[in-house]
Amino acid sequence: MAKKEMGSTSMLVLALLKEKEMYGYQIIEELDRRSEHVFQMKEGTLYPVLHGLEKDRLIAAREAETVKGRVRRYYAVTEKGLRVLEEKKKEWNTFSKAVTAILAGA
Amino acid sequence: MAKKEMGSTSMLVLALLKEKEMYGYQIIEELDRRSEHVFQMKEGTLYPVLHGLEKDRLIAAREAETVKGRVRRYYAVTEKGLRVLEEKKKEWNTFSKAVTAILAGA
DNA sequence: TGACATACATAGGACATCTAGGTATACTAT
DNA sequence: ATAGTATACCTAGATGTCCTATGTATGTCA
Repeated sequence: MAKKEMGSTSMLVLALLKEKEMYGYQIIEELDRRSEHVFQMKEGTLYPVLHGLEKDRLIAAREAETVKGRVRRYYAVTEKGLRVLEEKKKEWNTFSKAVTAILAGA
Repeated sequence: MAKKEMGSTSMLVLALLKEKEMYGYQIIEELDRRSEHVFQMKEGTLYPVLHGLEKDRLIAAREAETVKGRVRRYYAVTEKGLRVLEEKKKEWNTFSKAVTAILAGA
């Protein structure tokens, strides 16, 4: 309706990864914690999103092993990802202000 | 991700109709105007939404003829529609606050 | 041993929205 | 007159986002 009606998931993921690199499961936990349980992202949502962002070179992966042999894929934002994040933040601000304007009358 | 990732379209339509009854084409114009051209809803989006809201009894239609014989379908919010609007507004506030919280770190 | 948390992944479906068309009347400029 | 634009409604089919459901595998705790 606006540009693409806000695929907010990827924006949120990029925002988290801007702070520090994280692995998938951790992203889900952080989103839940920081949003005070509003965002309970499903694994079936997140992992395909991560794969898409990686394919578009907005994030980059690195594999790391824990002490006990478990493998994790850590993701970090790329330069391109940071630029896209800035765009998405602007779009979000525009979008949410417009919604607020409409709701003000109701 | 939250409940249903905000079907914001129907919320906006209900919000407009709370003020006064409107016909489809008018809703598109009002959304464009009040959002300062952020929401340029397509007819292919709006009309199915209106039919869905009517089917769910959140809005009710009345047909009216203009002086020159053109027929318009005017929609008004029902009591049920007002209740749903209140819910959706609450969800929107929760959602947008959570997004803001995540973006604050970036 | 069985339940639960961690950590990754994919297939199939639901749902919202868009693109792209169609119908019909009224107004405006050529 | 007629072509183009605005008004006003509508639907079919495609796309994209997200969810449900499921699978694999390891670690921890009762």
